Amino acid sequence: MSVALAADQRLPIYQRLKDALVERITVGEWRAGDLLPAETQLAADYQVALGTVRKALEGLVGDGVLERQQGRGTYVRRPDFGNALFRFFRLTDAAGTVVQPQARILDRWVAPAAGLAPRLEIAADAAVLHLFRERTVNAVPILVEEIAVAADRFLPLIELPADAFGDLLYPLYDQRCGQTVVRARETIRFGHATPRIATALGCTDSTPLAIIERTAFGRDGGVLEWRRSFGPADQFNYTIDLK
Amino acid sequence: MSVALAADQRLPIYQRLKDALVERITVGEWRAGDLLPAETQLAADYQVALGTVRKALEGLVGDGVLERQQGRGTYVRRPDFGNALFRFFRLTDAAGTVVQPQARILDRWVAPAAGLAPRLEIAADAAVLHLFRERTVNAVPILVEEIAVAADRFLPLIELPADAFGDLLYPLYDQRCGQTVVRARETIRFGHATPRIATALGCTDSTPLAIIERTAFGRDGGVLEWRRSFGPADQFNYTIDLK
DNA sequence: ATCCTCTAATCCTCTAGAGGAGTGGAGGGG
DNA sequence: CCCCTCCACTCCTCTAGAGGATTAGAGGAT
Repeated sequence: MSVALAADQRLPIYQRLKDALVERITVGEWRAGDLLPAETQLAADYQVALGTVRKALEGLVGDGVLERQQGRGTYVRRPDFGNALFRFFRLTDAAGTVVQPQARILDRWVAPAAGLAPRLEIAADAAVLHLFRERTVNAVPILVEEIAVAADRFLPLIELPADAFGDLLYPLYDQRCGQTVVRARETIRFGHATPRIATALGCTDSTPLAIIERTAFGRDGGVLEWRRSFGPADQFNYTIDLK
Repeated sequence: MSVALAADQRLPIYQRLKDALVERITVGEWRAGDLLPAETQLAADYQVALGTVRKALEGLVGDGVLERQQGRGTYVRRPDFGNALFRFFRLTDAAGTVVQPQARILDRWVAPAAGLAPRLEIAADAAVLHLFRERTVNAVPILVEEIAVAADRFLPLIELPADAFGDLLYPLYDQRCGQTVVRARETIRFGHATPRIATALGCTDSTPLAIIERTAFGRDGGVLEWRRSFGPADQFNYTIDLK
């Protein structure tokens, strides 16, 4: 196979090659976990030197898009958002082992975006799928979440049985809807419960809460999901490394 | 000048070169902001190919140790912890512009490490310099901090006049004591004020607080400083990008 | 069935060098 | 004095290729 590097001729070749490879991943030609052609093959395909291919591939490794392993090959990285959110709460049992929380969909509906339009970067009259979800450990609710996604991108989720959602949403987005979350931005603050949140959490309106707002972005940089999570502040515990 | 790459012969040359360069920075031969020799010069000094030097230098750029600029040279990066902590609080005035908070030393004393020994990675009977510090905006206290450092590494600070500390400690550490903070780990949680904290913040004991514990590390990976900051929870507001 | 050796494929390390592009200062013209 | 051109120096891009390390699988020996 032979491929031409289009794009802006003023950009360096390795940059255009990076863009070309990301594009092929974005359109789904290669999916998470897939093996890319060998670097020698890519060099031949794109008619560039091996060193240039390596520079592009190493750049994509640095960007978190690819993984390379000597003797095996170059793979599309599987984004691991597993339980990133739960770094924020103490989820160890009495023995000190980490506990995987369970998820349950409490409510689900579709409505116009309205006030959520700017957060999801869609039109105000576009349909939005809302999920109201609780997360429990040993049947004790520790977090409730309001989740909003553009309905047209997540059509399969509207009809999916509530008990088929599983504990993690991002693998579901990936498998059922072809939408891969690669980046997210979170804002943390402290506040108080609304009656609805208090009921779901089994606490009072005056209980202090940690509130986490998350915007999740897809491979193309667009917003995939917006969610707001509420949990008891006294269980909040978050560690981060700076620089 | 000609230099030999000692270290474990089994490691790749570029890795040993990285180690050698970091070592020369650690011992103070090059300080923050200093210009390194040109890559051609380094290649001649260490008797390796230019590409190998570049791989080492690019690695150190990735590690945040160096900065390179085409046409200028390679420089030791100036760590910019400026007001990293203040990402955690809303510090914009009514007009929306960012406000630089002022710092004031409220108290200072030296005592044996005791319970702080493990946090500072020093002996229990080693001397620790304690600082009790407030940070204000428009004379309103928004944060108080308990700071602890190993006294023997920060001798100049024991006698320094309290009004000579300035608003930022890390540049002071660097300039007065030759200790450079390059990395930090923070843990955020929710709690309530002790009487002493409440007095300093001008609030009551029951006021909800955001508590930030920070351990700051030096170039050699050792602990330089441990601090705990307290601020009103209702002003807490923190944004982070994930992966 | 298990273990071993061999082999092909892959990425990693390292070398060598040509040409390009950005920076900053020296020197000259106005 | 100011502006411009030129130039030395720097890092950046790209090429070309040799040899090594690691992996996974095929095939044979036990």
